[in-house]
Amino acid sequence: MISVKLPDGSAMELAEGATVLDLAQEIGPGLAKAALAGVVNGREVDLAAPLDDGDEVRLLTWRDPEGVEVYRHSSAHLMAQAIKRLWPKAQLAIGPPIEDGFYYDIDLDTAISAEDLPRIEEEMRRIVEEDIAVRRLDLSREEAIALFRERGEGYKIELIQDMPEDEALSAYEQGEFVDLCRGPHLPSTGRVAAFKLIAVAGAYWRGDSSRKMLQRIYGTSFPDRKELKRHLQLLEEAKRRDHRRLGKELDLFSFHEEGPGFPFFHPKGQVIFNEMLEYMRERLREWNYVEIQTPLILNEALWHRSGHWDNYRENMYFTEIDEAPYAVKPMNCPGCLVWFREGLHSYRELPLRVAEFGKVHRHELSGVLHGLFRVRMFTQDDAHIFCTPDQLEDEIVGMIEMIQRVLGDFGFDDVRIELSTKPEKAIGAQEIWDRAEAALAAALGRLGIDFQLNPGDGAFYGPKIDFHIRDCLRRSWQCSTIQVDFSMPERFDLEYVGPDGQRHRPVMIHRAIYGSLERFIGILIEHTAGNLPTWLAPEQVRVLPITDTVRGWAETVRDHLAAAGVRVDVDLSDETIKKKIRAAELQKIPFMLIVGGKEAESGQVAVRRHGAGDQGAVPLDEFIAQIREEIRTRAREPQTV
RNA sequence: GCCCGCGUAGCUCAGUCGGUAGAGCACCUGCAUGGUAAGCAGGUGGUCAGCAGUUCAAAUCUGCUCGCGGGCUCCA
Repeated sequence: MISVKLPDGSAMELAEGATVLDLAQEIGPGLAKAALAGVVNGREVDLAAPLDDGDEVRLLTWRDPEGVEVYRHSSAHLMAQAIKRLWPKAQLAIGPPIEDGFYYDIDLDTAISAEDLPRIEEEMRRIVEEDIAVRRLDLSREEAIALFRERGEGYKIELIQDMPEDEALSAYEQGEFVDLCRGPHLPSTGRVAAFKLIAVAGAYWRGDSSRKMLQRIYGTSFPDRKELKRHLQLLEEAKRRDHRRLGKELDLFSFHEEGPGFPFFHPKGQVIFNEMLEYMRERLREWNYVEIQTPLILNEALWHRSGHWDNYRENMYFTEIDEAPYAVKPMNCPGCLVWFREGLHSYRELPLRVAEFGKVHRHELSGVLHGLFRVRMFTQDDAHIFCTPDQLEDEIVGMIEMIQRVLGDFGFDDVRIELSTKPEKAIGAQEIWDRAEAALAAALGRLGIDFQLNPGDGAFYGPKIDFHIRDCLRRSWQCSTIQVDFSMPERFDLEYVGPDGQRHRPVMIHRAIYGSLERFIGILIEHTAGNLPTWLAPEQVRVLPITDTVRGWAETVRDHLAAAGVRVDVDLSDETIKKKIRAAELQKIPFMLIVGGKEAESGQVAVRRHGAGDQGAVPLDEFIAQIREEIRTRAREPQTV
């Protein structure tokens, strides 16, 4: 008999030579069925792995992130096996699990198209039905190379040759299929219950654009059909909420051949943009910022000095004025610095918080453009803070509070925060880095904020804090960022006069909250499915007269609302009330005011709330008071009037 | 930029084997004055993304260009 330790601290007696699966069975048949793999003494292993006396064992199921990975990884193998059956000449590259699924990169001279996916799925189902046992092969380096050479898998040989000499190698075999793999894997192909192939795409071998382009097939898998179906519905929902589609349907913005990647904001989209600016300017006043505006085009010499020429040239647009070279700004900071250097600054001015809604142009590769999410011109709600090293921590605290306030006001409550520290290649003295990193961490600590540490992930010029918001579809977006910068103050020789009368170098912080207004609008549209809160809605109220005879009252209602600062329109078309309502609902207008004879006589409006239906009639004044309050407080959720 | 796919009316899409373009919605006009998600009828609207080629004939076949979509890389 042997004894193994379980995560809850208890021990379990097992027969000599028992496996992880035996242990699961011993605990209960339900667990044995749910178990996907195990962790023994901190190492992930197959269910078939034998246990030794004293081992610490944990079982992995779908509830463990590692379990999900094993499941998806085995799904990738399943797909690869099917592809090899259909196209024996296909060479396998890599096939890892990813968030929400898996992919496999293959090299094949015939192109696989989306129409081929059902065929591959069919073959996968066949392999699942065959329920082929999956076997682990522990190999020496030579054995592994010989095996994959024999099988003509050149990419696998390259992978092996790039691994450290002493690396233990293993492969997994299921029937005629063998793949180089660290594992662990599900015990048999029959364990993959529900899967779906999603897309085909191109991907470079090892992500290197100078290497060969491979064919990547994306899929996903789940332990049962219901969960798969739910996931596919989520994908459908995402498509329905796509901001590019809603932007067109709601007439917010557009893109044109005349300027790929350069968004055109329509009158309705511009309303959202302006509301966001106004909202942010209120916050700037609250947090004691000043606002400036610097030119879009500046002399190239500035960009040499800032380092953008050396580090960012590929993404910049250049032009010429009076035979001198100029560049279109890809960032706002150098312009801000030109201003800062104009005069002499006293320590009494610090911290100096300078905001700029700056339009920046960046040359992005044509293939990466994507609606408002990835454009070539966008507006940053940028700010640069000049302070002393001593003020750093307080400044960071203030910024974090400001960012949380803003994100919360827009309905993003699920915010993940990451702190990235000094990378290998960095400028500035170690002590100043230590001090800045400590200030960032201390600020987060003071606010009691949980954060993820990304060692070595900072910018070369300083450490940073990034904010990732999660939308209602559980997708994560990086918007807000706080970056400490040691580079710019040096390059531009920034100074302030201290209490000692000597000149000192200030610390500079870059920060953005929306990040890009354009992108934030895109995220907001998808997060709300186009149902913007009233304060942001381009058209807040539409008055719908039932007949021509009440046209006069409808126009009076319109005029009163407009006078109260509400964005309102009246539908005077020759249509039935049903159709006017339908049109207004499709435009996702928060309030419809239906007026007929009854309302005209009593000075009332019949309120219909978008998505919520008839709310009953109220006197016009009462409605105006309520909607003004909803707008003034920037209420996130629809308030029933 | 690279790989794969796509581009027909303002929008969503049909168009067979190559024979010269169609629907619904929207818009305009008329009728209907309608009480909470599409009233009826008629009408306008197209260089079939662009250029070139093959052909008696090209939306359809071929090539190139532009744009879009899905990815790769990078980031706001």
